[in-house]
Amino acid sequence: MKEKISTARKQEIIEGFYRLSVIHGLENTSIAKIGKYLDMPPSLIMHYFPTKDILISNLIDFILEKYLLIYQPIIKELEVSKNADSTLIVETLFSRNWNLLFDDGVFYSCFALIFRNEKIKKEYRILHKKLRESLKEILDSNPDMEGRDTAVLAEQIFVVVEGAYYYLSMFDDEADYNLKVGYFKNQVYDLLRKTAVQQL
Amino acid sequence: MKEKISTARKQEIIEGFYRLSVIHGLENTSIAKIGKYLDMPPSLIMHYFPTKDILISNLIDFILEKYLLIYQPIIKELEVSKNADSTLIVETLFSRNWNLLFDDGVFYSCFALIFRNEKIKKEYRILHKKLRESLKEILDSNPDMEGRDTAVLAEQIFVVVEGAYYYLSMFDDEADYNLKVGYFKNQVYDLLRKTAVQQL
DNA sequence: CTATAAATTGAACAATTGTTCAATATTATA
DNA sequence: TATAATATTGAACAATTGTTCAATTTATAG
Repeated sequence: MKEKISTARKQEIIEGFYRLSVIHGLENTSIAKIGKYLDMPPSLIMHYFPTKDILISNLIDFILEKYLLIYQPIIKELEVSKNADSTLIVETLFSRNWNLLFDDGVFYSCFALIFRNEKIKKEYRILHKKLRESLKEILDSNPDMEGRDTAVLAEQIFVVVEGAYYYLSMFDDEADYNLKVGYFKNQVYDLLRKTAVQQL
Repeated sequence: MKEKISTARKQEIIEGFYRLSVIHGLENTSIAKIGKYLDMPPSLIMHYFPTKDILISNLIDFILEKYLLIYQPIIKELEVSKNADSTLIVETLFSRNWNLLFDDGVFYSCFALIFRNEKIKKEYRILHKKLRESLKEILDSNPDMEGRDTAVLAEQIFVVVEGAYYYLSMFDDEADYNLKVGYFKNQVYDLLRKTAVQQL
């Protein structure tokens, strides 16, 4: 029971931290502000997260967990039919649902920390490995992929997805956005279509 | 003459800001710290950059300028021979020289600001447009590219490059890095090789 | 040389930063 | 119910934040 209070409070604090970071930016969100927002003294936050670094580290865990939810539409489909087709894969990977799962500003602010924090870098590395492994499994479930090196294919697809997310975040205009996202979807379709011969 | 002192001082301050940001991170670099590092009072910094936002904005200009230097090896080659071949293009785009030009940690910290600052977003957008336009011109100089939509090709190549830079920054191990960068280079070679027929 | 404009200084500011600590309130266990 | 453990509070901390301002030094133009 006590365990639950502790866990719930930690969750509450992390979520508050996240929400304020969305509004004001990660670097402008202080412990005092989180306390005010959640109506609790800063000392209570420090009780559960002894230093701000630890708090940030937990925020990153929180964000990275959300990140993996991207596959849900595909997983759901795989439960019904036995394999996921190219269209579903491409549309899912490029769907803007991803942006709904977490805020890009907070995500990239956290990402920037990998360059000065080995632990955070490792966490990001593990997440990205998971993302690729999951895509490989999904690809392997498709008979069209027989004879293909799906591990490399997953790497190549994801690099387009991640480059696209980075680049497209600069465009607000919907027409611009849609035009460009079309190029990148086609690019991934081409990768999926590539024959085993061409691979050599 | 006075104009020169002012310009030099501004440059000095921006560079100091940049260097300290590389070491301690953008969010941990204060005006006082820059002052101490450059041996000048904070008030002098405020004299040239009335607010910190302006200072950050100038830092971003400074970084984005460096970014464009990526093309120098290709431009040099174009001065001698009449066109740049695929290998030079791919090797230049993926060369680690880019990392020597500016620090990725500072770059992504600045990038994260686009999500809450329209002006910064626009600057990034303009830079990325320039990068693609320059690549298009380089591609157009190559007779092999006749009949190809080099504008779209440039978009597709760059999305791989940018995704790769993002992803590869998580890997310190040289073997890992080289293996993966090989996948992405091949991916770009494939894009360059793609025939006009396949494009449809 | 003088007048003017720009460059530079140092002290001060209120606000906010992350963090500590002892005291109190609440809950679970024996 | 008493005891121990945990949850919560509020006040205080030194250090640092971005910024202001009046005074002084330095350089330039007339």
